Amino acid sequence: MFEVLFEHIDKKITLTKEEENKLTPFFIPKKYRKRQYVLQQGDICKYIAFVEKGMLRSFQVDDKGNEHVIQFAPEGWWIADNYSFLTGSPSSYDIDVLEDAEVLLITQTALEEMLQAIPVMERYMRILMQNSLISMQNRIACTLGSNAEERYQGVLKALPNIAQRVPQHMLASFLGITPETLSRVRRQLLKNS
Amino acid sequence: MFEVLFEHIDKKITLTKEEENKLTPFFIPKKYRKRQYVLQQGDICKYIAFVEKGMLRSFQVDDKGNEHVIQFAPEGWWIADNYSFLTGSPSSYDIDVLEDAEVLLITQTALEEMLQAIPVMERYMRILMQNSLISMQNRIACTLGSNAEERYQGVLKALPNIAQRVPQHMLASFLGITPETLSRVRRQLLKNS
DNA sequence: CTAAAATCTTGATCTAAATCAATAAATTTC
DNA sequence: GAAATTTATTGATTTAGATCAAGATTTTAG
Repeated sequence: MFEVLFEHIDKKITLTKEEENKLTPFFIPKKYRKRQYVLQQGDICKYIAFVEKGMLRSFQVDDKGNEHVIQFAPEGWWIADNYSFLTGSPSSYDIDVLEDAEVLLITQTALEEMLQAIPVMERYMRILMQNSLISMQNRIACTLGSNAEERYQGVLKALPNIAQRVPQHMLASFLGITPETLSRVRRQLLKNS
Repeated sequence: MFEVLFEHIDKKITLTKEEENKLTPFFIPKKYRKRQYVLQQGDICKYIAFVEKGMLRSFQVDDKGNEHVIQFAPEGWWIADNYSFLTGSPSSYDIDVLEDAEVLLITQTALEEMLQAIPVMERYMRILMQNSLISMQNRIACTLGSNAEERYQGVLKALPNIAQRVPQHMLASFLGITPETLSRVRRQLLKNS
């Protein structure tokens, strides 16, 4: 159950076998079924989730009822409403399951204890945040400087098989365009190749 | 010179007087004049900068020569091209000075040494990254779900005096709209109040 | 296996914001 | 303090992408 997490950690820092063993009890392994909610708007985000298998997604529902996909989290990704998790305020996002998933949950308290018990994990968390930051910054730069087609090509590079794994209208939402526009962009790209 | 930085750190963690003293030598204090470049596209970002005074900004120039403002960094903010800084690859951003500034620079190596010497700073850096991440995520959510006017109102809340401190066309660029559109949005808002 | 629900495509029309253009105001520079 | 440069405003026109609408295809559930 912890294979993907250990692999992920191992890319950034080195844990001794002992530290690895100390690590696991802080997490709650959990299985989720497709379409299940993991977090609902208004709830407090009690966990950060690491996806071992399957796919989750966070999104925001606006006043007109439109969904805006914030993040896709396939295996090897972390997902949460960081703001709610950190401040304990009600979440403005929803998180749900796109493909049956196995995740590792960790609470605020367990995280703090874990960082106390295994200080090198502070470093892992820092690097993690740093990397997320970079990809967010990149996404913002794309939104500012690129049109629908360029943004679509961009996401295909970042998440190569995402178009096969999520419904097109969710990908459209993630890109900040309508499903119709994405459909037209794809037709156009197919024609030119 | 370190007042603002210490204040900023103190909001997140506690440093002993001894740790504070150990901290300062890792930084290079530097003054910059308005319009000066701090980083140019293609250069490697050797420093993360903490702004003690004044204002910096990062932006990207696209193929058509249009500037896209990624971040404004007034006093109390960190700024860098994190990707270039971390990977050592050439930067795709520029950073320049909007108001005469005093900044504290820290190199990759000095940062690593600092984190070794004062381990609690790992925590500070992690929290820092986490907070940036939250505001970036929030910005993305705004870009996806809000129109020009709502986004303008949003940035006024986040950076209350930004409209007084930076030229309107830069604020427009930050919002992902043209200066003309921002001018019209502002006229509209004035009329309705 | 079939009905219902969800997803995708395509066309017609509309609209928020971009672009183009010209002038005005403010700021910087020498 | 006058000229040059930068910044902001306003109007006319265009356009990328949204919205509306209807049918086709695929997936899901009983």
